[in-house]
Amino acid sequence: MKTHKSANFDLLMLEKTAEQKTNQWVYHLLRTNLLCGKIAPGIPLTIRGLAEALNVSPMPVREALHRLTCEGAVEAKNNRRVIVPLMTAEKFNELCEMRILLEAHAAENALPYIREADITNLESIDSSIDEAVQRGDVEATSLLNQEFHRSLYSANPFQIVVPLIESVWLQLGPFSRIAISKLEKIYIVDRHMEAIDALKRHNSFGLRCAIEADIRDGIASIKTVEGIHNYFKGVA
Amino acid sequence: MKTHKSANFDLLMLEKTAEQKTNQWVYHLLRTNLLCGKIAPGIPLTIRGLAEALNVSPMPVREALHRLTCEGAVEAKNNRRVIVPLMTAEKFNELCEMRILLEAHAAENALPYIREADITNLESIDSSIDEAVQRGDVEATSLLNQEFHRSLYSANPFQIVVPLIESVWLQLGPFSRIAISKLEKIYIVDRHMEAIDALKRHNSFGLRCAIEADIRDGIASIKTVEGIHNYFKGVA
DNA sequence: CTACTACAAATGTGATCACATTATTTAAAA
DNA sequence: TTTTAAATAATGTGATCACATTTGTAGTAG
Repeated sequence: MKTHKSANFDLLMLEKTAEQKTNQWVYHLLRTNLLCGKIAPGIPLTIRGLAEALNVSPMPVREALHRLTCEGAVEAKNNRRVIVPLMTAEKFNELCEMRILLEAHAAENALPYIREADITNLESIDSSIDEAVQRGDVEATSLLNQEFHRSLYSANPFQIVVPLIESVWLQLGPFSRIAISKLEKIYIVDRHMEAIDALKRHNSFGLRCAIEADIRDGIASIKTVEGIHNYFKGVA
Repeated sequence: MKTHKSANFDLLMLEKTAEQKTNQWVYHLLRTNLLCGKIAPGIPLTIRGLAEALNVSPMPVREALHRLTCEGAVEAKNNRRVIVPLMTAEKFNELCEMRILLEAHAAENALPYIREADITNLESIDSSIDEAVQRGDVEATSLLNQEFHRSLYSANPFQIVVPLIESVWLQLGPFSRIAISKLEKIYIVDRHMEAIDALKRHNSFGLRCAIEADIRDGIASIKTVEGIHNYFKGVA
Protein backbone atom coordinates (compact mmCIF):
# COMPACT_ATOMS: atom_id res chain seq x y z
CA MET A 1 0.00 0.00 0.00
CA LYS A 2 1.34 3.36 -1.02
CA THR A 3 1.34 5.67 1.95
CA HIS A 4 1.92 8.70 -0.21
CA LYS A 5 -0.45 11.59 -0.05
CA SER A 6 -3.77 10.14 -1.14
CA ALA A 7 -3.77 12.02 -4.43
CA ASN A 8 -7.51 12.10 -4.87
CA PHE A 9 -8.13 13.96 -8.10
CA ASP A 10 -11.72 14.13 -9.19
CA LEU A 11 -11.17 13.55 -12.88
CA LEU A 12 -13.60 12.48 -15.55
CA MET A 13 -11.99 9.45 -17.10
CA LEU A 14 -11.55 8.69 -20.78
CA GLU A 15 -10.90 5.25 -22.11
CA LYS A 16 -7.54 4.76 -23.68
CA THR A 17 -7.98 3.73 -27.29
CA ALA A 18 -5.67 1.07 -28.60
CA GLU A 19 -3.78 3.14 -31.16
CA GLN A 20 -2.91 6.03 -28.89
CA LYS A 21 0.21 6.03 -26.78
CA THR A 22 -0.01 6.39 -23.04
CA ASN A 23 1.30 9.95 -23.00
CA GLN A 24 -1.29 11.00 -25.59
CA TRP A 25 -4.02 9.43 -23.52
CA VAL A 26 -2.85 11.23 -20.39
CA TYR A 27 -2.53 14.49 -22.31
CA HIS A 28 -6.03 14.30 -23.77
CA LEU A 29 -7.46 13.28 -20.44
CA LEU A 30 -5.92 16.18 -18.57
CA ARG A 31 -6.68 18.55 -21.40
CA THR A 32 -10.33 17.55 -21.47
CA ASN A 33 -10.60 17.97 -17.74
CA LEU A 34 -9.02 21.40 -17.93
CA LEU A 35 -11.18 22.51 -20.86
CA CYS A 36 -14.41 21.67 -19.12
CA GLY A 37 -13.21 23.12 -15.85
CA LYS A 38 -13.05 19.90 -13.88
CA ILE A 39 -9.71 20.87 -12.37
CA ALA A 40 -10.02 23.96 -10.23
CA PRO A 41 -7.42 26.75 -10.38
CA GLY A 42 -4.86 26.93 -7.65
CA ILE A 43 -4.60 23.31 -6.68
CA PRO A 44 -1.17 21.85 -7.44
CA LEU A 45 -0.78 19.09 -9.99
CA THR A 46 2.02 16.68 -9.25
CA ILE A 47 3.54 14.15 -11.56
CA ARG A 48 3.52 11.30 -9.11
CA GLY A 49 0.07 12.13 -7.79
CA LEU A 50 -1.50 12.06 -11.24
CA ALA A 51 0.49 8.99 -12.21
CA GLU A 52 -0.91 7.15 -9.23
CA ALA A 53 -4.43 8.40 -9.89
CA LEU A 54 -4.25 7.20 -13.50
CA ASN A 55 -2.33 4.00 -12.80
CA VAL A 56 0.52 4.83 -15.13
CA SER A 57 4.20 5.47 -14.63
CA PRO A 58 5.31 9.04 -13.95
CA MET A 59 6.89 9.38 -17.38
CA PRO A 60 3.77 9.89 -19.55
CA VAL A 61 2.36 12.30 -16.99
CA ARG A 62 5.60 14.23 -17.08
CA GLU A 63 5.40 14.71 -20.83
CA ALA A 64 1.71 15.58 -20.74
CA LEU A 65 2.23 18.19 -18.03
CA HIS A 66 5.15 19.72 -19.90
CA ARG A 67 3.07 20.02 -23.01
CA LEU A 68 0.16 21.58 -21.17
CA THR A 69 2.59 24.00 -19.57
CA CYS A 70 3.93 25.21 -22.90
CA GLU A 71 0.37 25.59 -24.18
CA GLY A 72 -0.47 27.83 -21.24
CA ALA A 73 -3.05 25.43 -19.84
CA VAL A 74 -1.15 25.08 -16.59
CA GLU A 75 1.48 27.29 -15.07
CA ALA A 76 4.84 26.12 -13.77
CA LYS A 77 5.71 28.18 -10.74
CA ASN A 78 9.34 28.86 -10.02
CA ASN A 79 8.96 26.94 -6.79
CA ARG A 80 8.57 23.65 -8.61
CA ARG A 81 4.79 23.51 -8.47
CA VAL A 82 2.44 23.17 -11.41
CA ILE A 83 -0.99 24.69 -10.95
CA VAL A 84 -3.97 25.72 -13.01
CA PRO A 85 -3.33 29.45 -13.27
CA LEU A 86 -5.58 31.86 -11.46
CA MET A 87 -7.48 34.28 -13.66
CA THR A 88 -7.18 38.04 -13.54
CA ALA A 89 -9.62 40.50 -15.01
CA GLU A 90 -7.01 41.90 -17.39
CA LYS A 91 -5.92 38.49 -18.59
CA PHE A 92 -9.52 37.52 -19.08
CA ASN A 93 -10.11 40.53 -21.29
CA GLU A 94 -6.99 39.82 -23.32
CA LEU A 95 -8.03 36.22 -23.83
CA CYS A 96 -11.50 37.23 -24.97
CA GLU A 97 -10.11 39.77 -27.41
CA MET A 98 -7.78 37.10 -28.70
CA ARG A 99 -10.62 34.63 -29.20
CA ILE A 100 -12.52 37.13 -31.31
CA LEU A 101 -9.45 38.15 -33.29
CA LEU A 102 -8.35 34.62 -34.06
CA GLU A 103 -11.68 32.94 -34.53
CA ALA A 104 -13.18 35.60 -36.76
CA HIS A 105 -10.09 35.32 -38.93
CA ALA A 106 -10.21 31.53 -38.87
CA ALA A 107 -13.87 31.47 -39.83
CA GLU A 108 -13.42 33.83 -42.75
CA ASN A 109 -10.47 31.87 -44.05
CA ALA A 110 -12.37 28.61 -43.74
CA LEU A 111 -15.42 29.82 -45.63
CA PRO A 112 -14.05 29.23 -49.16
CA TYR A 113 -13.35 25.60 -48.33
CA ILE A 114 -16.74 24.76 -46.79
CA ARG A 115 -18.63 21.97 -48.55
CA GLU A 116 -22.08 20.60 -48.01
CA ALA A 117 -20.70 17.71 -46.00
CA ASP A 118 -19.08 20.19 -43.62
CA ILE A 119 -22.38 22.00 -43.14
CA THR A 120 -24.18 18.72 -42.47
CA ASN A 121 -21.53 17.86 -39.92
CA LEU A 122 -21.86 21.22 -38.20
CA GLU A 123 -25.63 20.88 -38.06
CA SER A 124 -25.19 17.46 -36.53
CA ILE A 125 -22.86 18.81 -33.86
CA ASP A 126 -25.25 21.65 -33.19
CA SER A 127 -28.13 19.28 -32.56
CA SER A 128 -25.88 17.29 -30.23
CA ILE A 129 -25.22 20.50 -28.35
CA ASP A 130 -28.95 21.02 -28.16
CA GLU A 131 -29.41 17.60 -26.59
CA ALA A 132 -26.57 18.12 -24.15
CA VAL A 133 -28.01 21.46 -23.07
CA GLN A 134 -31.46 19.97 -22.58
CA ARG A 135 -30.19 17.21 -20.33
CA GLY A 136 -28.01 19.70 -18.47
CA ASP A 137 -24.72 18.01 -19.30
CA VAL A 138 -22.25 20.84 -18.80
CA GLU A 139 -19.10 18.96 -19.73
CA ALA A 140 -20.56 17.60 -22.96
CA THR A 141 -21.94 21.00 -23.89
CA SER A 142 -18.58 22.63 -23.39
CA LEU A 143 -16.70 20.01 -25.38
CA LEU A 144 -19.25 19.88 -28.20
CA ASN A 145 -19.24 23.65 -28.46
CA GLN A 146 -15.51 23.54 -28.97
CA GLU A 147 -15.91 20.77 -31.51
CA PHE A 148 -18.31 22.95 -33.45
CA HIS A 149 -15.83 25.79 -33.67
CA ARG A 150 -12.86 23.54 -34.40
CA SER A 151 -14.70 21.70 -37.15
CA LEU A 152 -15.60 24.97 -38.78
CA TYR A 153 -12.08 26.40 -38.74
CA SER A 154 -10.47 23.12 -39.75
CA ALA A 155 -12.27 23.14 -43.08
CA ASN A 156 -9.37 25.20 -44.35
CA PRO A 157 -6.72 22.54 -45.03
CA PHE A 158 -3.89 25.08 -44.88
CA GLN A 159 -5.02 26.52 -41.60
CA ILE A 160 -2.38 27.02 -38.91
CA VAL A 161 -4.53 28.95 -36.48
CA VAL A 162 -6.41 26.18 -34.71
CA PRO A 163 -3.55 25.28 -32.37
CA LEU A 164 -3.32 28.94 -31.35
CA ILE A 165 -7.06 29.08 -30.73
CA GLU A 166 -6.94 25.92 -28.68
CA SER A 167 -4.23 27.42 -26.54
CA VAL A 168 -6.52 30.35 -25.79
CA TRP A 169 -9.37 27.98 -25.02
CA LEU A 170 -7.18 26.10 -22.62
CA GLN A 171 -6.35 29.28 -20.78
CA LEU A 172 -10.03 30.19 -20.58
CA GLY A 173 -10.91 26.63 -19.58
CA PRO A 174 -12.41 26.92 -16.11
CA PHE A 175 -14.32 30.03 -17.07
CA SER A 176 -15.88 28.66 -20.19
CA ARG A 177 -17.42 26.02 -17.98
CA ILE A 178 -19.06 28.62 -15.81
CA ALA A 179 -20.24 30.42 -18.90
CA ILE A 180 -21.83 27.38 -20.48
CA SER A 181 -23.43 26.27 -17.25
CA LYS A 182 -25.22 29.59 -16.96
CA LEU A 183 -26.02 29.97 -20.60
CA GLU A 184 -29.59 30.11 -21.86
CA LYS A 185 -30.16 27.50 -24.49
CA ILE A 186 -31.50 30.00 -27.01
CA TYR A 187 -28.35 32.03 -27.34
CA ILE A 188 -25.97 29.24 -28.29
CA VAL A 189 -28.24 27.66 -30.82
CA ASP A 190 -29.12 30.96 -32.38
CA ARG A 191 -25.55 32.04 -32.98
CA HIS A 192 -24.51 28.70 -34.35
CA MET A 193 -27.52 28.74 -36.60
CA GLU A 194 -26.61 32.22 -37.79
CA ALA A 195 -23.13 30.96 -38.56
CA ILE A 196 -24.47 27.99 -40.50
CA ASP A 197 -26.82 30.24 -42.44
CA ALA A 198 -23.94 32.52 -43.34
CA LEU A 199 -21.97 29.50 -44.50
CA LYS A 200 -24.79 28.39 -46.74
CA ARG A 201 -24.95 31.81 -48.34
CA HIS A 202 -21.18 32.18 -48.54
CA ASN A 203 -21.59 35.38 -46.60
CA SER A 204 -18.19 36.19 -45.15
CA PHE A 205 -19.21 39.23 -43.15
CA GLY A 206 -22.27 37.50 -41.76
CA LEU A 207 -20.11 34.61 -40.67
CA ARG A 208 -17.70 36.90 -38.89
CA CYS A 209 -20.57 38.61 -37.11
CA ALA A 210 -22.10 35.32 -36.01
CA ILE A 211 -18.83 34.03 -34.60
CA GLU A 212 -18.08 37.29 -32.85
CA ALA A 213 -21.59 37.36 -31.42
CA ASP A 214 -21.29 33.78 -30.25
CA ILE A 215 -18.11 34.58 -28.39
CA ARG A 216 -19.42 37.84 -26.98
CA ASP A 217 -22.56 36.07 -25.77
CA GLY A 218 -20.38 33.71 -23.81
CA ILE A 219 -18.41 36.56 -22.32
CA ALA A 220 -21.54 38.50 -21.46
CA SER A 221 -23.09 35.50 -19.80
CA ILE A 222 -19.99 35.07 -17.70
CA LYS A 223 -20.16 38.63 -16.47
CA THR A 224 -23.75 38.18 -15.34
CA VAL A 225 -22.86 35.26 -13.10
CA GLU A 226 -23.36 36.20 -9.48
CA GLY A 227 -20.21 35.08 -7.72
CA ILE A 228 -17.92 35.47 -10.70
CA HIS A 229 -15.49 37.64 -8.78
CA ASN A 230 -14.71 34.77 -6.47
CA TYR A 231 -13.07 32.99 -9.36
CA PHE A 232 -10.63 35.77 -9.98
CA LYS A 233 -7.26 36.12 -8.36
CA GLY A 234 -7.00 37.54 -4.88
CA VAL A 235 -10.02 35.79 -3.44
CA ALA A 236 -9.63 32.46 -1.73
CA MET B 1 33.89 4.99 -28.62
CA LYS B 2 30.32 5.36 -29.82
CA THR B 3 29.98 3.83 -33.25
CA HIS B 4 26.53 5.30 -33.71
CA LYS B 5 25.69 7.26 -36.78
CA SER B 6 28.07 10.22 -36.66
CA ALA B 7 25.33 12.68 -35.77
CA ASN B 8 27.00 15.74 -37.20
CA PHE B 9 24.63 18.60 -36.59
CA ASP B 10 25.93 22.01 -37.54
CA LEU B 11 24.54 23.95 -34.60
CA LEU B 12 25.51 27.31 -33.26
CA MET B 13 26.26 26.69 -29.62
CA LEU B 14 25.05 28.65 -26.61
CA GLU B 15 26.67 28.52 -23.26
CA LYS B 16 24.59 26.98 -20.52
CA THR B 17 24.06 29.52 -17.77
CA ALA B 18 24.26 28.27 -14.22
CA GLU B 19 20.67 28.88 -13.19
CA GLN B 20 19.01 27.17 -16.15
CA LYS B 21 18.26 23.50 -16.17
CA THR B 22 19.68 21.26 -18.83
CA ASN B 23 16.38 20.83 -20.65
CA GLN B 24 15.90 24.60 -20.81
CA TRP B 25 19.36 25.02 -22.24
CA VAL B 26 18.72 22.39 -24.90
CA TYR B 27 15.36 23.93 -25.69
CA HIS B 28 16.74 27.42 -26.13
CA LEU B 29 19.64 26.15 -28.16
CA LEU B 30 17.46 24.23 -30.59
CA ARG B 31 14.94 27.04 -30.66
CA THR B 32 17.57 29.60 -31.51
CA ASN B 33 18.97 27.42 -34.24
CA LEU B 34 15.52 26.93 -35.70
CA LEU B 35 14.63 30.62 -35.50
CA CYS B 36 17.68 31.72 -37.40
CA GLY B 37 17.34 28.91 -39.91
CA LYS B 38 20.45 26.99 -38.96
CA ILE B 39 18.57 23.68 -39.14
CA ALA B 40 17.34 23.00 -42.64
CA PRO B 41 13.85 21.62 -43.28
CA GLY B 42 13.50 17.95 -44.07
CA ILE B 43 16.41 16.54 -42.15
CA PRO B 44 15.35 14.30 -39.27
CA LEU B 45 16.13 15.27 -35.70
CA THR B 46 16.74 12.34 -33.42
CA ILE B 47 16.83 12.35 -29.66
CA ARG B 48 19.98 10.29 -29.34
CA GLY B 49 21.75 12.08 -32.16
CA LEU B 50 21.20 15.50 -30.61
CA ALA B 51 22.01 14.18 -27.16
CA GLU B 52 25.36 12.97 -28.42
CA ALA B 53 26.01 16.20 -30.30
CA LEU B 54 25.30 18.25 -27.16
CA ASN B 55 26.93 15.87 -24.70
CA VAL B 56 23.83 15.44 -22.57
CA SER B 57 21.62 12.51 -21.76
CA PRO B 58 18.69 11.79 -24.07
CA MET B 59 16.16 12.94 -21.49
CA PRO B 60 16.55 16.75 -21.76
CA VAL B 61 16.58 16.49 -25.55
CA ARG B 62 13.40 14.46 -25.39
CA GLU B 63 11.60 17.15 -23.45
CA ALA B 64 12.93 19.95 -25.62
CA LEU B 65 11.87 18.21 -28.81
CA HIS B 66 8.41 17.52 -27.41
CA ARG B 67 8.00 21.16 -26.53
CA LEU B 68 9.16 22.33 -29.93
CA THR B 69 6.74 19.89 -31.50
CA CYS B 70 3.77 21.28 -29.64
CA GLU B 71 4.85 24.80 -30.59
CA GLY B 72 4.87 23.84 -34.25
CA ALA B 73 8.58 24.44 -34.66
CA VAL B 74 9.18 20.84 -35.66
CA GLU B 75 6.78 18.27 -36.96
CA ALA B 76 6.35 14.77 -35.56
CA LYS B 77 5.60 12.47 -38.46
CA ASN B 78 3.37 9.48 -37.81
CA ASN B 79 6.29 7.28 -38.50
CA ARG B 80 8.52 8.06 -35.62
CA ARG B 81 10.57 10.85 -37.16
CA VAL B 82 10.81 14.48 -36.11
CA ILE B 83 11.69 16.92 -38.86
CA VAL B 84 11.69 20.64 -39.51
CA PRO B 85 8.50 20.93 -41.54
CA LEU B 86 8.68 21.79 -45.19
CA MET B 87 7.00 25.03 -46.19
CA THR B 88 4.13 25.33 -48.62
CA ALA B 89 3.01 28.48 -50.35
CA GLU B 90 -0.41 28.36 -48.68
CA LYS B 91 1.01 27.80 -45.25
CA PHE B 92 3.45 30.63 -45.79
CA ASN B 93 0.62 32.99 -46.62
CA GLU B 94 -1.37 31.90 -43.60
CA LEU B 95 1.63 32.44 -41.34
CA CYS B 96 2.25 35.91 -42.74
CA GLU B 97 -1.38 36.89 -42.29
CA MET B 98 -1.19 35.57 -38.75
CA ARG B 99 1.92 37.62 -38.00
CA ILE B 100 0.20 40.81 -39.11
CA LEU B 101 -3.01 40.00 -37.27
CA LEU B 102 -1.30 39.13 -33.99
CA GLU B 103 1.52 41.64 -34.00
CA ALA B 104 -0.59 44.63 -34.94
CA HIS B 105 -2.93 43.72 -32.12
CA ALA B 106 -0.05 43.16 -29.72
CA ALA B 107 1.55 46.50 -30.61
CA GLU B 108 -1.65 48.45 -30.12
CA ASN B 109 -2.31 46.80 -26.78
CA ALA B 110 1.24 47.49 -25.64
CA LEU B 111 1.17 51.17 -26.50
CA PRO B 112 -0.59 52.38 -23.32
CA TYR B 113 2.08 50.74 -21.18
CA ILE B 114 5.13 52.08 -23.00
CA ARG B 115 7.48 54.16 -20.86
CA GLU B 116 10.55 56.15 -21.73
CA ALA B 117 12.78 53.34 -20.53
CA ASP B 118 11.08 51.00 -22.98
CA ILE B 119 11.69 53.40 -25.84
CA THR B 120 15.34 53.77 -24.88
CA ASN B 121 15.63 50.00 -24.80
CA LEU B 122 14.04 49.64 -28.23
CA GLU B 123 16.35 52.28 -29.68
CA SER B 124 19.28 50.40 -28.22
CA ILE B 125 18.16 47.15 -29.81
CA ASP B 126 17.62 48.94 -33.09
CA SER B 127 21.16 50.24 -33.15
CA SER B 128 22.41 46.75 -32.36
CA ILE B 129 20.47 45.55 -35.37
CA ASP B 130 22.17 48.24 -37.40
CA GLU B 131 25.58 46.99 -36.34
CA ALA B 132 24.69 43.37 -37.02
CA VAL B 133 23.46 44.29 -40.49
CA GLN B 134 26.60 46.26 -41.25
CA ARG B 135 28.88 43.37 -40.35
CA GLY B 136 26.64 40.96 -42.23
CA ASP B 137 25.78 38.81 -39.24
CA VAL B 138 22.58 37.14 -40.39
CA GLU B 139 21.91 35.11 -37.25
CA ALA B 140 22.35 38.08 -34.93
CA THR B 141 20.20 40.29 -37.13
CA SER B 142 17.42 37.74 -37.12
CA LEU B 143 17.52 37.23 -33.38
CA LEU B 144 17.80 40.94 -32.59
CA ASN B 145 14.91 41.74 -34.88
CA GLN B 146 12.79 39.28 -32.93
CA GLU B 147 13.97 40.80 -29.68
CA PHE B 148 12.84 44.21 -30.89
CA HIS B 149 9.35 42.98 -31.58
CA ARG B 150 9.12 40.91 -28.43
CA SER B 151 10.29 43.77 -26.23
CA LEU B 152 7.69 46.05 -27.73
CA TYR B 153 4.78 43.65 -27.22
CA SER B 154 5.92 42.59 -23.77
CA ALA B 155 5.49 46.11 -22.43
CA ASN B 156 1.90 45.14 -21.77
CA PRO B 157 2.16 43.21 -18.49
CA PHE B 158 -1.16 41.41 -19.05
CA GLN B 159 -0.29 40.34 -22.53
CA ILE B 160 -0.91 36.71 -23.46
CA VAL B 161 -0.18 37.00 -27.17
CA VAL B 162 3.61 36.79 -27.24
CA PRO B 163 3.73 33.00 -26.92
CA LEU B 164 1.35 32.75 -29.86
CA ILE B 165 3.48 35.12 -31.91
CA GLU B 166 6.60 33.19 -31.08
CA SER B 167 4.95 30.02 -32.27
CA VAL B 168 4.31 31.68 -35.62
CA TRP B 169 7.92 32.90 -35.74
CA LEU B 170 9.14 29.40 -35.11
CA GLN B 171 7.11 28.09 -37.99
CA LEU B 172 8.49 30.81 -40.25
CA GLY B 173 12.01 30.21 -38.93
CA PRO B 174 14.02 29.11 -41.94
CA PHE B 175 12.32 31.64 -44.17
CA SER B 176 12.89 34.63 -41.97
CA ARG B 177 16.56 33.87 -42.27
CA ILE B 178 16.39 34.11 -46.04
CA ALA B 179 14.43 37.30 -45.74
CA ILE B 180 16.88 38.99 -43.43
CA SER B 181 19.88 37.86 -45.41
CA LYS B 182 18.50 39.54 -48.52
CA LEU B 183 17.16 42.58 -46.78
CA GLU B 184 18.41 46.05 -47.59
CA LYS B 185 19.51 47.79 -44.45
CA ILE B 186 17.32 50.84 -45.06
CA TYR B 187 14.02 49.04 -44.86
CA ILE B 188 14.42 47.48 -41.45
CA VAL B 189 15.74 50.59 -39.77
CA ASP B 190 13.10 52.78 -41.35
CA ARG B 191 10.17 50.70 -40.18
CA HIS B 192 11.53 50.28 -36.69
CA MET B 193 12.15 54.01 -36.54
CA GLU B 194 8.61 54.66 -37.69
CA ALA B 195 7.37 52.41 -34.93
CA ILE B 196 9.46 54.18 -32.31
CA ASP B 197 8.25 57.55 -33.55
CA ALA B 198 4.66 56.38 -33.27
CA LEU B 199 5.36 55.21 -29.75
CA LYS B 200 6.74 58.58 -28.78
CA ARG B 201 3.63 60.29 -30.09
CA HIS B 202 1.26 57.69 -28.62
CA ASN B 203 -0.06 57.24 -32.12
CA SER B 204 -1.85 53.92 -32.14
CA PHE B 205 -2.73 53.85 -35.80
CA GLY B 206 0.76 54.91 -36.83
CA LEU B 207 2.20 52.14 -34.73
CA ARG B 208 -0.03 49.57 -36.33
CA CYS B 209 0.96 50.78 -39.76
CA ALA B 210 4.65 50.68 -38.96
CA ILE B 211 4.47 47.13 -37.63
CA GLU B 212 2.39 45.97 -40.57
CA ALA B 213 4.79 47.62 -42.98
CA ASP B 214 7.77 46.05 -41.25
CA ILE B 215 6.27 42.60 -41.62
CA ARG B 216 5.14 43.18 -45.18
CA ASP B 217 8.61 44.42 -46.11
CA GLY B 218 10.03 41.14 -44.87
CA ILE B 219 7.51 39.17 -46.86
CA ALA B 220 8.07 41.23 -49.98
CA SER B 221 11.81 40.81 -49.72
CA ILE B 222 11.38 37.07 -49.46
CA LYS B 223 9.32 36.96 -52.61
CA THR B 224 12.00 38.81 -54.56
CA VAL B 225 14.62 36.22 -53.70
CA GLU B 226 15.65 34.37 -56.81
CA GLY B 227 15.56 30.71 -55.87
CA ILE B 228 12.86 31.04 -53.27
CA HIS B 229 10.74 28.32 -54.85
CA ASN B 230 13.43 25.78 -54.12
CA TYR B 231 12.69 26.18 -50.44
CA PHE B 232 9.09 25.19 -50.81
CA LYS B 233 7.75 21.70 -50.66
CA GLY B 234 7.99 19.45 -53.67
CA VAL B 235 11.47 20.46 -54.74
CA ALA B 236 14.48 18.54 -53.56
C1' DC C 1 20.26 -5.24 -63.09
C1' DT C 2 16.08 -5.16 -60.36
C1' DA C 3 12.81 -6.63 -56.65
C1' DC C 4 11.93 -8.90 -52.62
C1' DT C 5 13.31 -10.88 -48.12
C1' DA C 6 15.81 -11.24 -43.85
C1' DC C 7 18.92 -9.39 -40.71
C1' DA C 8 20.89 -5.65 -38.12
C1' DA C 9 21.03 -1.02 -36.33
C1' DA C 10 18.60 2.77 -34.52
C1' DT C 11 14.64 5.02 -32.64
C1' DG C 12 10.75 6.60 -29.38
C1' DT C 13 8.35 5.20 -25.37
C1' DG C 14 7.82 3.81 -20.86
C1' DA C 15 9.79 2.23 -16.42
C1' DT C 16 12.79 2.66 -12.53
C1' DC C 17 16.43 4.77 -9.76
C1' DA C 18 19.45 8.46 -7.71
C1' DC C 19 19.92 13.05 -6.27
C1' DA C 20 19.42 17.88 -5.15
C1' DT C 21 15.83 21.03 -3.92
C1' DT C 22 11.61 22.23 -1.84
C1' DA C 23 7.46 21.59 1.03
C1' DT C 24 5.49 19.84 5.16
C1' DT C 25 5.39 18.11 9.56
C1' DT C 26 7.28 17.70 14.17
C1' DA C 27 9.56 19.38 18.08
C1' DA C 28 11.38 22.69 21.00
C1' DA C 29 11.68 27.19 22.93
C1' DA C 30 9.77 31.59 24.20
C1' DT D 1 -0.36 29.57 22.59
C1' DT D 2 2.80 31.29 19.18
C1' DT D 3 7.21 31.23 16.82
C1' DT D 4 11.24 29.13 15.26
C1' DA D 5 14.24 25.28 13.98
C1' DA D 6 15.20 20.66 12.79
C1' DA D 7 13.75 16.47 10.63
C1' DT D 8 11.11 14.05 7.39
C1' DA D 9 8.44 13.46 3.26
C1' DA D 10 7.64 14.60 -1.45
C1' DT D 11 8.87 16.60 -5.80
C1' DG D 12 11.13 17.55 -10.49
C1' DT D 13 15.11 16.45 -13.12
C1' DG D 14 18.29 13.64 -15.24
C1' DA D 15 20.27 9.05 -16.17
C1' DT D 16 19.98 4.34 -17.61
C1' DC D 17 17.63 0.22 -19.18
C1' DA D 18 14.18 -2.79 -21.66
C1' DC D 19 11.14 -3.34 -25.40
C1' DA D 20 8.31 -2.93 -29.50
C1' DT D 21 8.49 -0.71 -33.88
C1' DT D 22 10.65 1.18 -37.66
C1' DT D 23 14.51 2.21 -40.79
C1' DG D 24 18.41 0.88 -43.42
C1' DT D 25 21.26 -2.55 -45.47
C1' DA D 26 22.86 -6.62 -47.28
C1' DG D 27 21.86 -10.87 -49.54
C1' DT D 28 19.31 -13.72 -52.45
C1' DA D 29 16.14 -14.89 -56.15
C1' DG D 30 14.21 -13.63 -60.44
